[in-house]
Amino acid sequence: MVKRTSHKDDPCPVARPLDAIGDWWSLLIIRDAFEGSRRFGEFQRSLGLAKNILSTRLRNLVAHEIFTVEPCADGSAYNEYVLTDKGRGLFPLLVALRQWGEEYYSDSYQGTVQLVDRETGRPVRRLELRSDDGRLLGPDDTVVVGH
Amino acid sequence: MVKRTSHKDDPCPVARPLDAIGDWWSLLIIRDAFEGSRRFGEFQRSLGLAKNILSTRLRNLVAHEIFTVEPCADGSAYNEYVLTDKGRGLFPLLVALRQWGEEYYSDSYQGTVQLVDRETGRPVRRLELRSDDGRLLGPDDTVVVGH
DNA sequence: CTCCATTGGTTTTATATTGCAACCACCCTT
DNA sequence: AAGGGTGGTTGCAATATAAAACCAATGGAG
Repeated sequence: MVKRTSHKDDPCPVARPLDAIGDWWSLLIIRDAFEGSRRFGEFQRSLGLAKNILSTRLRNLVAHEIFTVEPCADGSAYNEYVLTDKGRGLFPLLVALRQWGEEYYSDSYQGTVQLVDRETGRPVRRLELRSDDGRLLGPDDTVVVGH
Repeated sequence: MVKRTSHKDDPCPVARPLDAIGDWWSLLIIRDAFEGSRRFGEFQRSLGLAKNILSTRLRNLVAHEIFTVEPCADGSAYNEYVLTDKGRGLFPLLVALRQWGEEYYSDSYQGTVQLVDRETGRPVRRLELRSDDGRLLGPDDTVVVGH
């Protein structure tokens, strides 16, 4: 859908997924899906984007196996878009984006939107990256090898 | 830089950061920065993108306080782009993207590019989201409140 | 069963962004 | 002062995006 020139053949695993989710709307669509949206109209109303764009994005996401199209669960003959395992695998990414956004872009409505543990209702911790022996790791504690 | 219509005023903390990092190149620039790139030319050579695009992106990233422009450390009168705290805060997001990419887009060069613990040289664990009392949480164990 | 609103799109057209290439200014070396 | 590398900016053509109109198939009300 986008004429990618260079970074499709970038061997780095950071670069290749961008073909699937690297645009403005796709992540928001996926976020909505995590919050329960399934139908075309739900996404459209929630996001307020043009229908042709939504159409294109959904097609792309389905092509990348992030969504599957399935007959609507509640009888009606329409379709619904449901996250695949691969799609649900994006959960940490969404959380990372959300936490970063909470930290740096929450003016005034601070804390009004929050990710909480469903069981206890309490806010979750920050995402943690750990070594295989359990130490917490930051940006300077890691290296990329084989690049 | 982009005529954002709707999702700028989306109160969700997932949506607002997209103005800063929601395009194809910005994340790759930031990735390179985490791996040590600092100068205009380094980014350009590494990514192979047009100079005007890189220029625009860097300006945008600086405007969003993800990079600062500083006089080059090694004497030469040029500038270098260095990550701010806010920029380094994107580390988990990059890791999330990388791990997802490793899992779903690694054909053949499986394992050739890896994020490892600098100290031990061993691959890191997957990112973990935990409740405040330490339980591991998945997509279905959390809710967004106040939305 | 007929009308009408809703859903789920596609097509058309205008506008904004992208990417390439050329250009330019500045510093550094010779 | 000539030449090469660095760090950009400025056209211009191609491409993607957005808004709006259009349309076909459903679903519901009477």
